[in-house]
Amino acid sequence: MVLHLHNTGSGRREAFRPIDPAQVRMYVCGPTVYDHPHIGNARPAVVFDVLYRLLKTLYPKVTYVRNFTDVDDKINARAREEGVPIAELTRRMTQIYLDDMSQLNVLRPDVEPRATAHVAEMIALIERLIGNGHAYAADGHVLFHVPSWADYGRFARRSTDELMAGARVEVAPYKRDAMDFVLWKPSDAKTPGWDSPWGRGRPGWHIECSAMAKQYLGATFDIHGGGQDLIFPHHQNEVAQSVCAHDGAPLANYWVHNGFVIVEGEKMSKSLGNFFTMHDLLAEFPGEAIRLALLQTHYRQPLDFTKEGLRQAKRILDRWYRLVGDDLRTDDVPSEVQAALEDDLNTPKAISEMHKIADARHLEGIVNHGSPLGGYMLGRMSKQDLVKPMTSPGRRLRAAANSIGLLTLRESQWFGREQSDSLVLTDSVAIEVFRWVEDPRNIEKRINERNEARRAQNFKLADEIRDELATYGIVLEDGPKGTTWRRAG
RNA sequence: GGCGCGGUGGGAGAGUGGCUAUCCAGCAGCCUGCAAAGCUGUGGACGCCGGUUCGAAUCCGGCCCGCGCCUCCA
Repeated sequence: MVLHLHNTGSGRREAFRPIDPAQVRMYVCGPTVYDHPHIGNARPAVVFDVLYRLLKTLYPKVTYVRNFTDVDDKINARAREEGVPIAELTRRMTQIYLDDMSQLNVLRPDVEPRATAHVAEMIALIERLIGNGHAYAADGHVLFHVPSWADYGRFARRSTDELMAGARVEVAPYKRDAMDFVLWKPSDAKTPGWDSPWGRGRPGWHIECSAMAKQYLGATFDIHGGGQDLIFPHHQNEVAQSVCAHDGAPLANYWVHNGFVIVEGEKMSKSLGNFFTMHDLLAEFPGEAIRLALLQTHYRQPLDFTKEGLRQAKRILDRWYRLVGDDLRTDDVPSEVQAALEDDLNTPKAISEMHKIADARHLEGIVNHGSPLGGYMLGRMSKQDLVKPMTSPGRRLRAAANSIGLLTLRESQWFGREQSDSLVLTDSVAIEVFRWVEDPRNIEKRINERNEARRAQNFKLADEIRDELATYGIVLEDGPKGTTWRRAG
């Protein structure tokens, strides 16, 4: 099995062939840091994180670049509203984004360039485009001249005629052609700006990605990713700028775009107000549950987001954690899981394979003490599993889940049985109770008292103790091996 | 209007021309002081109409519906 990806550039599923197998290079459009990230921002971060992890298993070196857009008119507007300096707003939102993504087990890319640190490169790129006749300065602006490039529109599968027909904004007088788009625009005294050959100004939206991709990955690299809504105009314009600036060299060989998160059939977006911020969701659900919910839908499909979906994801992880326990060791990634991922990142299929592995985990003890034959006979295992030396299914499950960034904790961590060291309490009324509950020793002591009561057939007292703990969010489970507990949530 | 995506059982969600997807929920049992967890079994689907085929949810044609992009947006 070779990695296959659906390439937006061709509209087809293609075998992935890197330019240089010794170093795979990927660029993903990152967030504009002006607000808290929402679940729709998290989706590409998680999707391309899975791709990044997968590429790392296949190639010795992967260079993953994801930018921060920290110069943008939305940022300017927000900073004005809040009355804070722009740099402070972008610094704060960048940190929040990184913190939220980290809770989703999103690995840090190798390079996370900020647009404002690359203005010189953008200016150089713009000068090149002016020099070779693809851009022109007018009235303090610099514009890319769309008719100068015959292939414009091909990437997004739009003819320039259609684009003309669809143009309904009034055309700025300094534009030579209605489709021309801004590379550089003037800034007034109150707006962030940089000195340039065209006066003090700031970059247009698309040029930063062209400049940063070139700097860190070269004129042509392997994979360019982002959300579907970026195909036009953002990526089309990136392609135009980069190709024209680099003597016709293609920008990226494979374009990968994730689908939207939708709520009740409609696209989740700030303008509709139907979005969930990561901040709110993470207060209610573990990051891994959110990550699993995002990966249960194939990345190119629209993802219908609901809290019920999150609750289901949480339950799945509860069960899996019960199976893998506190043993963090893993095996090789099971072949069926790896194959699903290599098939255009089919994470829902990979997850269904994990369910099958989880089933086999039970059979290990139940059917015939670890012989894989029983599992095979019951149809729970593939023939491939049968010929492989049988190792612990718990480790196989952990390996499988780890490959997409799940099941990274110990069971006792997941269920909150370990002492929390990060708890900061300020409410003086509740603080005693919280302190008591936070210490697992107190809970275990109470469980022992309950079990004594149970032995004495005093079920009334036993149930009282269980109810008492339940009010603190502690769930007890009497199993064959004794009583275990976990924190609900 | 142009371009693109999608319509699968109560819900979520994969997929191959013929072989149980998977998970949740449901139902019937087992286990259990009770509960939870776990285990076993089980019903239920492929938007509509044609066509190709021995056989199509899967291929082709038409239709209906939903969504997205074309303007800042992951």
